[in-house]
Amino acid sequence: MTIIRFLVKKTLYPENGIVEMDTKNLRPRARTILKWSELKVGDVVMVNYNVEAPEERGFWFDAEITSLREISRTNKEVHAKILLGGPEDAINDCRILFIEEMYKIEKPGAYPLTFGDGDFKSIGPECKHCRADPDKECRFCSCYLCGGKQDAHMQLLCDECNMAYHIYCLNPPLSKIPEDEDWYCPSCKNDSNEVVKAGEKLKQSKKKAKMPSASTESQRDWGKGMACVGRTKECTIVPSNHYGPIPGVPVGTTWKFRVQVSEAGVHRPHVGGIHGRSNDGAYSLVLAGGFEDEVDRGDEFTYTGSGGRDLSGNKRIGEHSFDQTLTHMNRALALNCDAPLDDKNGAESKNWRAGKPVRVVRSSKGRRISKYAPEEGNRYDGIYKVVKYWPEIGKCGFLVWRYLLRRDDIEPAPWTSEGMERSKKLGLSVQYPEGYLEAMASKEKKDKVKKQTVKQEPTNQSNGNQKRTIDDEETKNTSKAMRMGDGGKGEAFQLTQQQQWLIKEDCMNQKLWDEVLASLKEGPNFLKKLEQSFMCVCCQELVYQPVTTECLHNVCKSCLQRSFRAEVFTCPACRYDLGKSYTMVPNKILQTLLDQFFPGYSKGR
DNA sequence: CCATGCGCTGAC
DNA sequence: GTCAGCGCATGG
Repeated sequence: MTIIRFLVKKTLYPENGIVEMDTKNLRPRARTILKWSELKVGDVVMVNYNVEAPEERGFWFDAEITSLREISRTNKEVHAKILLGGPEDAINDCRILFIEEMYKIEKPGAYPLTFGDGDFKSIGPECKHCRADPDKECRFCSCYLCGGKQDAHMQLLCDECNMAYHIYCLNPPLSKIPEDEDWYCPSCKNDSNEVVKAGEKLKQSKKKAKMPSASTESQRDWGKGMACVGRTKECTIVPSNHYGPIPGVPVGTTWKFRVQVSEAGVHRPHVGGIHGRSNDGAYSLVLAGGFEDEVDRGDEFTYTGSGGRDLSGNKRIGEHSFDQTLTHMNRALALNCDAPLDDKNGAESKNWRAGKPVRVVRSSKGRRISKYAPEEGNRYDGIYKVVKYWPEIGKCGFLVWRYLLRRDDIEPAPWTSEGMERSKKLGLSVQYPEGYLEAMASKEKKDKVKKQTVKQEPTNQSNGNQKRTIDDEETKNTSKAMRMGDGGKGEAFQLTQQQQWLIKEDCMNQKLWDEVLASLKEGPNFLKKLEQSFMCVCCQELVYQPVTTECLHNVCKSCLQRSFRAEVFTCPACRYDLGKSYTMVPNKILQTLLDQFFPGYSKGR
């Protein structure tokens, strides 16, 4: 934990409540001692309040940073909680907009609290630069890289942040002090080409500058339509390499556009047919009838790998012009098959169910070759396994890799009577992007009006017909939009017997569970509520290896350990004293439940 | 960084 | 109806 202290200029200080300092002039000088990038939420800092004259030294408080927001490259807005006498008194929230200086200090509480009566003499001997103990490392007068104070004549001072750097600690090292007037350290140095001078237009990002739109004069706005939009949401409840169903997404869920399927986490690539990793396996695929010689029998289908197409001219799909290889996504899908990989002849599984699960999405485009494809959009059809794969010469005349997939899912397929009933019960209908239907409806109206005025009037009859069509479509669209509105709720969330039992067993969290279970009937919202209720106050993420404290709060074990290492032995949520020798026992039941509801969330933690 | 891609749209 | 050709996400 970084411990620093602030010297804060003051404009107004009420005895209680919010301390707010309006200070627009936050300057890099604030970085002289400690760099902004080093500030973290949870740091305990020392705040100095200088009441009137800046040269007078004000009151010092311990404060814990509760939030940070970057205002500019060099400025951060800091929210902190002032700790007065102790945890119980940690009542004031202060917003620090201006920080004149900040210093690294030894320990929280090392300086006496002088609330109300500044006794500053007791602060003790100080380094003339950082005012900390002169024998200790000082960021201002010691090398920012090695921390050493020696060789002052070999130190360079950055003209931006004023940090000291040994010329030999730099990468690459300098052999002598440069003769230039200004010197900027590696983190402050800017490429002069990147600087936008007064009167100049903002430069395009490197990536955008390389894009075709930068050089062609096409008037078309590619970003507006659904052809090239980016994601607006991202699925975070499971990692991108997650196998199996996405929690909260039942079989039969249908989206109009591929980008929405990506947002839901069901099939992440916008365009690609297979999502996978070549040395792991495939997680999902889309059946869109890209190959005429594919067979779809619903519970079983053949699929063709990717590649072998000529994509010149910036295309996404193209003519077949060479053989496919068992690499990239094709290799990934082959790895799902429960058989050793064979990139020459293919392979067949002995026990097909033992293969890795693949989420399958059928697109309405597949209708030209399959009667199982949905009428509109892209529908999640459940889990399939790779039974076998083999190379063959396709109708296109080139070698393709072909796969046989077979359904292995307890959720009924959407085309079965059981599945249709379930979709009906869940109120599943095609999902459109937010505002899409409205935009389409108004556009259509405009087009039709235009057409009518251009065509002037045909016969009375056809005029009447056309008008009815507009009305029909409008009512259809609004009703769809309304369904979409409450479509988020859907059917109640179902708990398994085991989950119900485990929840009962987690008696420490009984109150929390009662609250969470109340939103069961809100379907997918249940998971949101669950995530909120079991969020760790320290890392603001779903608790991992949760310790349920005596005061009935849940904190990640690692977060609590971090707090204890900083000698803060209180509950991070309510400051209840847990005691120095508190034993942290992770709540295994809760962990099991969270793993079930959010599979894979603990990966990489 | 570069290569890949079973979408999508407005223009023709 | 057909078709060129775009941004973006993803993996390597």
